[in-house]
Amino acid sequence: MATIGDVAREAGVSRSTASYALSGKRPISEEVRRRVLAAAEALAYTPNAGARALATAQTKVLGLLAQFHEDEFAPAMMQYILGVTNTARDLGYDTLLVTEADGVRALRRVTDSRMVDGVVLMNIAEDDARLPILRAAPQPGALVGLPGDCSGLDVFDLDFEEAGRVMVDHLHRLGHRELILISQPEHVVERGGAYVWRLRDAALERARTLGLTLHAVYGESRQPAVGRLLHGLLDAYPAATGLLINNEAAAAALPSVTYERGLRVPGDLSVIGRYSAEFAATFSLPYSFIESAPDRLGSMAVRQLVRRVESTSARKEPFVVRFISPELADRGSTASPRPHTP
Amino acid sequence: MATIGDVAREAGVSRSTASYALSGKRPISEEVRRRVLAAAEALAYTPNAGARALATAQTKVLGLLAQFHEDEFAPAMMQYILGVTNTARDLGYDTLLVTEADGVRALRRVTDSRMVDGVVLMNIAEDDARLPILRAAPQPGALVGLPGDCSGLDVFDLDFEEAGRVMVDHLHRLGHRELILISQPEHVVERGGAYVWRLRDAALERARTLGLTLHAVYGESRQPAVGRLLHGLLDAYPAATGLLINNEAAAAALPSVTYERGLRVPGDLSVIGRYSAEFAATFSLPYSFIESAPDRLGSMAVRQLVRRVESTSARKEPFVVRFISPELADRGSTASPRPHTP
DNA sequence: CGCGACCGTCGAACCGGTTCGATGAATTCG
DNA sequence: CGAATTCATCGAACCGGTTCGACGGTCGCG
Repeated sequence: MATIGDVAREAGVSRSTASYALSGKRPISEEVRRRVLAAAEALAYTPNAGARALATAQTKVLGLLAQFHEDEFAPAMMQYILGVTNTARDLGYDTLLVTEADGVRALRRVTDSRMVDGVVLMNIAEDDARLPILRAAPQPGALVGLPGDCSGLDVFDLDFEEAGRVMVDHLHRLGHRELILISQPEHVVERGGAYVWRLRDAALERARTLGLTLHAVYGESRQPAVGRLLHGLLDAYPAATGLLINNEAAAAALPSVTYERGLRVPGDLSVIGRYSAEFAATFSLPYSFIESAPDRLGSMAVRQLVRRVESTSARKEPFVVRFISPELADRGSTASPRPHTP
Repeated sequence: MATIGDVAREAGVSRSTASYALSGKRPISEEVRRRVLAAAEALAYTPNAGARALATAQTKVLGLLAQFHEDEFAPAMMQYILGVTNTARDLGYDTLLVTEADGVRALRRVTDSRMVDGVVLMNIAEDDARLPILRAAPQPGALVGLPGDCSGLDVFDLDFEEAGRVMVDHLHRLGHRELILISQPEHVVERGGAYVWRLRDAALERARTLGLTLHAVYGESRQPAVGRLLHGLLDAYPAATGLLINNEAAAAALPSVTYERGLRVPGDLSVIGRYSAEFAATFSLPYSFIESAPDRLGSMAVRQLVRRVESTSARKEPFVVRFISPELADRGSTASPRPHTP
């Protein structure tokens, strides 16, 4: 492969002149610039990434640390990842995807060795062991997901508390008095997945304020367990007229459950979900839902991260915690409840 | 951050001695080795990846090039990616995930700049424009998916032709005489997704040999179009007793379609799918299916790639085209057809 | 006792870029 | 017409590792 020395020789100039001609960081005569560019073209010159990283202390690579747990819904992660990689590329960065189970070790490795200019962390736990490492690292970091302590980092997440309130308010306004909320499995909470109880607690709180009954349960992440659970809930709370779903697997399983029970949506049961538009489209879920916007979140995190990476002044700005406000996409799956339950 | 110079000074030796003590590439006295290791520990020394890449011409990073098209089933890709990243890490490599739409440019960039030691290509088209670039690149490459011309590259794929034959044979053995095969959408084929017609043609061929009727149609990738299509097919071919599905979205939509039509599986209709076990579990698909083993394919590709990267002798071995042979996971969704169609 | 072999360590060069200060030629001004 | 200024280019140093050849000290052997 051609080096900048080869280009310089071909153009009949020194290495430094070739470098300046290519970067434009110093004035170079039109004549020489043309010769250098022609030589670079002819030799198919591409700068060596390692050498450039060494000289400039910049790799033009971002780290994306994701963790995949047994009982989570892995396909949903794909959209976050695409949001990150596509936005990064638009801004001139490549993405190192690290899925190592030991997130702390992985983060240490990529930051200490200076493989990346910045890091996006996903699957944030309430008390995430990676955060102290990231705060101490020389590279800036951004989180997709809200931890207990946001200090020293930029944080992006859906406003899950508001999402819980929006769901409850919406059904309250329609006249519902008894609701069921099905969340992610309890394992997710135990691992520190705070978004689960953020939505749940806010929904419970709002239900209490409004004088509604809300049965909040943890779900399952797989069929057929989640289908059985749904049947069980509808048996256990026959007076409930509204169902709130913060659990992709449950949302995907619901259509066959209502079908089997002969329930009409929204006639017999009003339903609101929380998932991405992409997920809704792929499985043609017929429910009104709160859009979780994974691609937007990934994209926002990268934009802010790159700002900090590229500007010393931006690096001194105060850290942000930015919530996407939940938007209810109305698919007509909610209505006023029947006067009497049969 | 500490450099190897800092470590050397702390240990009271030269930089080269420190390097040899850490790498073990030359004999070093026990005493000095201890001092160097202690110094490295104390200073939390981690080699600078860029500097090492420059010196050794090795980055310990693999490129993973994937392309995401509108009408493909994106979530399925996640499992291939995890197969690659996890195996790569086990072998000491990180993974650069590139999802750029312009695959040719992306591949040129990562290989020319020497960001990666090797490349895994996914979503291989019959006549893939990236292949000539990869063949000419200094790094070895591996494909997940079968192109028209495999020369100069290691190729890994499910044996889709055998899969088509296995499906047909299985139902033929049970006594079926008229089958429907629903494939991926036609766009996938037009883009060069050869696996679609590889399965389809082999199935048609085998059906002809056995004297069966096989209605082969291209499907849709989304609801509700795919649900309508399924209804339409069952209306159009009322005598068909077996359904073969090479289309994730169709498989996911089928349960509600059979439910709505009051069809029993396998009593009224025998069904065989082709998807991953993970997909089957997530959506609790009750059908016998041919396991497409995305994680195994990704893993195999990486292992072979790393072999070539790390050994000059391996680099001279002939290239391999390795097929995973289709395994039918029996979920009891096939049976002998009813004597008469009603 | 002296010579060669061997072992452990060091200095210097190299990988391929970027960047700083210096240099020489052309231009401007008094 | 000579001094001051400007402009384009060059040489050298540097980033942080690895690696080769050389060197000095110990040891074994004749």
